[in-house]
Amino acid sequence: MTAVPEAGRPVRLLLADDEHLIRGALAALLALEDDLLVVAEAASGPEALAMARAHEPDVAVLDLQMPGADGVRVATSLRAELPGCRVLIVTGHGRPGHLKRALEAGVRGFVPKTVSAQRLAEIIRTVHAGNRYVDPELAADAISSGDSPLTAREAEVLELAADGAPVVEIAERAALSQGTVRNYLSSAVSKLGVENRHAAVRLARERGWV
Amino acid sequence: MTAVPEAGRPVRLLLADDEHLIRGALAALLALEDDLLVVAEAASGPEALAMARAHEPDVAVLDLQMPGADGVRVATSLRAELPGCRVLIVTGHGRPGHLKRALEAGVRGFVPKTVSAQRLAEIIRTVHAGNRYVDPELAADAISSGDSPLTAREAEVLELAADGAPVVEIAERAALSQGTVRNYLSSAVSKLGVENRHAAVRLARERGWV
DNA sequence: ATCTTCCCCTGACATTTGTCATGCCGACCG
DNA sequence: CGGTCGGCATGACAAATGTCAGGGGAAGAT
Repeated sequence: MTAVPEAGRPVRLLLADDEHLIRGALAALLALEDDLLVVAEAASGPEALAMARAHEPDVAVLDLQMPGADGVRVATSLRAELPGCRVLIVTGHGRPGHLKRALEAGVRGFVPKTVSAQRLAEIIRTVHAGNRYVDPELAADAISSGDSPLTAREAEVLELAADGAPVVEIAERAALSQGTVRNYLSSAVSKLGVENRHAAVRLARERGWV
Repeated sequence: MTAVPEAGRPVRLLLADDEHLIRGALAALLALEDDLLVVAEAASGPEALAMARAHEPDVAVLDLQMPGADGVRVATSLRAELPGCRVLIVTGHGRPGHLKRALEAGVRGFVPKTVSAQRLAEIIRTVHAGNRYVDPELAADAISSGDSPLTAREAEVLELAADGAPVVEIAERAALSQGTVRNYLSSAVSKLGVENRHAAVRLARERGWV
């Protein structure tokens, strides 16, 4: 139950972020901490998985937005393959829904990139010790925005509408009549309290509900 | 005309990025270079301007996406107030149009965050020596996507339509008849070769034309 | 000077989208 | 069991949107 393993073996880290500049800088800063050791780096989701299998790190620090597979998906796979590896997600602009999905995927920590490196190092130790850490502000956002009020079909139709497709196309893809599609869209719009379907799509995206 | 001022006074840098983690890490890495000196940091557009006025750096390294005012806007102000200060823009996901606007604003360098810190240091020296540097891949994107085919009004109307506002509202805000607004929207859609206004907004955003 | 071309602007018409009333089915409760 | 509630689905009607033909004016070409 020691939070900081003073003289023990260091915490082995995997760092995954598609931005070289940031990943490298982060690796350099975390290397300054005596009890932390970066054993692998990755620039994409699949690469992160491969690196994790090869090096079996204690803690995986994953960016939420990566090419190939996002942080949450990687976390899900890791949970199955390497149960001993704790996952910490770092994100630029956190959406409430992402936090929820991340926690469901067994992620132990969730922090925005606005924290300092010093703070991040502390959080890595917290997570490694078996505790959880969620950024208070992101947690508050997630709680205040609550669960999705949308039903399964509403969310499905809204997702198909997300890229501006016309109703006919959505109806075809969902195997529904046009009237039904409009109805779901309308219902989603009123539940979300917005003006039109496009605002609904934006809001649902912000909240991470689609 | 010395590209690397070996024993001269160091290059004075301003670093602006809203993500603490990255800014701090970057500052630490650049500090390792003997000829570079970070004299100021900022987390927002206005703050970056204030810091620049106070410290008069040789080179300003600005993130493109910042609260308050984006990198290009800051660059425009800097050009007027501190003509001696070179501006280098760093961006996560570069849109072609942003590069063009940046160059028009007198920016001397434009690089994605996928470069290494080592490389960034070299580019800072290049820019400080009075030369320009634009990431080859971003430049290729910008050239292949070309100039905006939209007229001034078309772009204006498209921008007002960007957040899903209905035509009536756009017409009011632009002081136009509804028919005219629809016409501009329609023209933009056909010029961009897409299905509907929403796809047009997305494409124009991607290209940095709005 | 006149012609051509492009941009700006408009209203009328057809199409698409949003809203409403309605029916069906399964789940939950008394 | 019968009743009620919420999700799923539909078509009819009203409102918003996209498309079209066309007029006026400024800039550049012949």
